[in-house]
Amino acid sequence: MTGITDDGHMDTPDGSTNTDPAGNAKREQILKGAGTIFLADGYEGASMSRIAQMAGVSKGTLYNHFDGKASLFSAFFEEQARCHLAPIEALSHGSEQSIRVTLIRFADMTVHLLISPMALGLHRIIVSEVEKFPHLADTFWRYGFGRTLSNLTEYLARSVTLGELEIADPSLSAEQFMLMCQARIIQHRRFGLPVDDSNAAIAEFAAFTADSFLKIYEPRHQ
Amino acid sequence: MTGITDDGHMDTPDGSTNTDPAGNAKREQILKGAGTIFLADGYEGASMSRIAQMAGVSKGTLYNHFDGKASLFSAFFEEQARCHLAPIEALSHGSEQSIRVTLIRFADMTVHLLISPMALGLHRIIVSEVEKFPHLADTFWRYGFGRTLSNLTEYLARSVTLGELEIADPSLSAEQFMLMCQARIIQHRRFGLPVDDSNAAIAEFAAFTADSFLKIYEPRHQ
Amino acid sequence: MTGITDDGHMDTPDGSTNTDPAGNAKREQILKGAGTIFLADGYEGASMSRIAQMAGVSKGTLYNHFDGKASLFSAFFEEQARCHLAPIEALSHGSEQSIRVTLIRFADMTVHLLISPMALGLHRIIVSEVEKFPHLADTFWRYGFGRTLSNLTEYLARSVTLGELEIADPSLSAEQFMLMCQARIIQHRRFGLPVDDSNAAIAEFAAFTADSFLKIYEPRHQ
Amino acid sequence: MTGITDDGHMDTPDGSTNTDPAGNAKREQILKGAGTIFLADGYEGASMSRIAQMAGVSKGTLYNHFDGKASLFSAFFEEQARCHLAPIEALSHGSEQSIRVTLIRFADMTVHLLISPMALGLHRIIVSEVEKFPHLADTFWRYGFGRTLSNLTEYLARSVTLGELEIADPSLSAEQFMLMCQARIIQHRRFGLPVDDSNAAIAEFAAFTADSFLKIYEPRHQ
DNA sequence: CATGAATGAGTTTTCATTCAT
DNA sequence: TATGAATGAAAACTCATTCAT
Repeated sequence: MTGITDDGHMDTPDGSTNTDPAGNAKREQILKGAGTIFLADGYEGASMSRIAQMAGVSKGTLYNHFDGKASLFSAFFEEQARCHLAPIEALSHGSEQSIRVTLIRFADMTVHLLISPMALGLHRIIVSEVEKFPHLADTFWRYGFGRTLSNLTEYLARSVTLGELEIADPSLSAEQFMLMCQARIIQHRRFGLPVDDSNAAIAEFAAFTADSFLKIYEPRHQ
Repeated sequence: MTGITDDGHMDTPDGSTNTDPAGNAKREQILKGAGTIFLADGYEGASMSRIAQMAGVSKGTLYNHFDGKASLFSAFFEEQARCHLAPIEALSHGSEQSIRVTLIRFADMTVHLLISPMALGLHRIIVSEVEKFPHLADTFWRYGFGRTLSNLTEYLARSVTLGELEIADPSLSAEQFMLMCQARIIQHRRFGLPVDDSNAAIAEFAAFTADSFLKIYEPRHQ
Repeated sequence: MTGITDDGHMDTPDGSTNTDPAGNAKREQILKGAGTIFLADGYEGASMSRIAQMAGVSKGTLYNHFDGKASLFSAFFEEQARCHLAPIEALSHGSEQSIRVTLIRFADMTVHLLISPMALGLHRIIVSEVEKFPHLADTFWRYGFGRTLSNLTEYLARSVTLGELEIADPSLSAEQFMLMCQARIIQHRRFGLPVDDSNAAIAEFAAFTADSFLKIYEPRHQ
Repeated sequence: MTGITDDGHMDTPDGSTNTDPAGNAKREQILKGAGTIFLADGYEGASMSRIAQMAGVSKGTLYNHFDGKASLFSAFFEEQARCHLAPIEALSHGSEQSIRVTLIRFADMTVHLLISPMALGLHRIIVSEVEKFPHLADTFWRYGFGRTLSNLTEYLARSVTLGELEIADPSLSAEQFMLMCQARIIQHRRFGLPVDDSNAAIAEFAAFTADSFLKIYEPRHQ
């Protein structure tokens, strides 16, 4: 509906020796410049001229590598989502760490990740362009939020199995926890409002959030 | 550098029947058309020509009533925020309703409000344009989120005074509750992802959220 | 050819008691505002809105008193030419003053007149708009330069009759003298170049010019 | 605030046959069209659309070659001043030609130059736009009037040295002579007034002007 | 006669896209 | 494949003029 024609890349999935390096180098160079502009100005506000200038290539080259502005935008978003929305994984288990420590670490990492300029920019772009580019949400979910959610859901489910938590719908609770992490600091940053985002403040907030969550789901020892 | 010059609207401080109705009628007509376009296309994507066309006036008339695109955008946002982000108030107290029922009602109203097309559109606009129009966040906070937050904070504080809840920082917990309300349904709708937003689903989610919150802050009777 | 339709004014040439005073007052008020704008911005650069604003009347009133921008411009120029390009007259004769003193006075007055902001502005307007409004030159010549030239020509002719000067073509020599007066100071001011236009500098230049002229045309006593 | 950014033109420092010719050809083509319009309508009266049409290029192309209307105007003026206001030089000396013949030739050339449509147009433009584009006067002075004035001043100074003229301030007298050349014919043409500008009339006027000048400054043999 | 809202053709300028080199 | 000049549609905004009140 929006005329997006994502140009396949996927050239040489194996390491065969062809011209890929050069071609991909230009491609990466363009995507890097496009990212700078798109994140700063949004989709509509970005101009192909400035992208070309920022990437250090001619305008024609843009159209040799991508089908147009929409296609370039999609490719940029795909790349950024893949690289910069790496899910928060490695939720260890067992005797190594208590659930509380794990959740605090998770909350802390989430806040740190989501207040990074890149994440704030991507969030802004998804929210503002999702109607024009519906697949943005899919990409975002696939690479970022969805995967993190899966990991957390799985962790909570295991905890339930181990009898450490009492959760009826781990997926819903996981989502709930991730939203709780976005109170105050992330929320304010997304709206451009001032807030204390020092490491100490984040750590304190992470502990508060994890403790709140545990109060909901920890078995109450009579 | 936003160059916003909000032109006052002078709604006949005295009750005299002067030319205001006509003037305000055109103004409202323009704002209505502008709203349609801005919500659909965002600030950058909207064009003054299409706004004029949608409002049924000439381009010149737009500029007779507003100083320019930015000014029209600000006026539109201010108006919509005032009308459509009315805070959720009237959190009753005392013997009338239990805290649980009150919080469920609050959550239910919040979800219903925030999945309305207007609220989704305004949210999209704030997030995407807050860097270019910093006062959007102020307006949004003043008319909408901030006031609701105040009301909820006050309600929680009173509940603490009455001994019904144990909350160290009512403002933080209020924010936490409002974020918890945004899990699942609102979150998915904002990202254009499919989700069950039937009244029944919302009611169930509201109860789940209120109960979660109470588990955190209800005094535990030994 | 330019669609100038000069609206007659000339209302009540005698002093009959009608509504003229009020009507003429508005007319003068408009012309005053128009003058400010036209002199500052030129014909094309001036806007009817700013003229109305400057004159303190509505735009509609402009069109009640004048047929349009071109007509208003013509009326403004006519008025200014009549009032501000008053010719340099009163070139006395006989035993009262020597020719040298008379010419010096003439040169001094010419320089002072032509470096006034009004005269510089009118000169600029004539030169730039004479192709679009051919009658500007006529008006200018009729009220200003032409009359002054006539006076000077007549003065020179009388001097020739009295045997004080030897001039074959007094009209040509009058024009020559007037041009000589425009060297240096006026010339520089018209081009926006810096120049000393103090009274002393003007007086010195006037004497230099008059003396030069006399060297051309004074009878050489063998 | 003129915002003029003159783009250099790089005429192939080496003699290689590259794409410059084409680039410069377009540039010249645009400047030619712009000149036609600017000279006819002035700066404010000219529209970029008509310039593009006259030059036979698209509006976009105008902006590929020049930064905007002001920049195009400046480039046009610079070029025309350089090409069409070439100073009157080669004032020979010595036994070759008498001063009288030299001055007559100078006056004749001056009149012929200054009544050319191009010179009249440039003069009109300088006078009307010098407030908006102060550098016009500098350019005009540098390429045209100023250089001619220097040449004439130098010539007069040498004549003084040779004892052929008696001039206290050669620069001032040179300016005086140039103004004397502008009486009658040039003056009338600038104001759109009818005048005999045949070669014969110009020749006669040149002789008259030179003779007048010499009467001022020639040593009077007792 | 004065007003000022409404108009629509006009302005300068930008931009995604194409294409010959 | 890389370039960048050329394009024309569309952007934001202005302006002289009209007309109902």
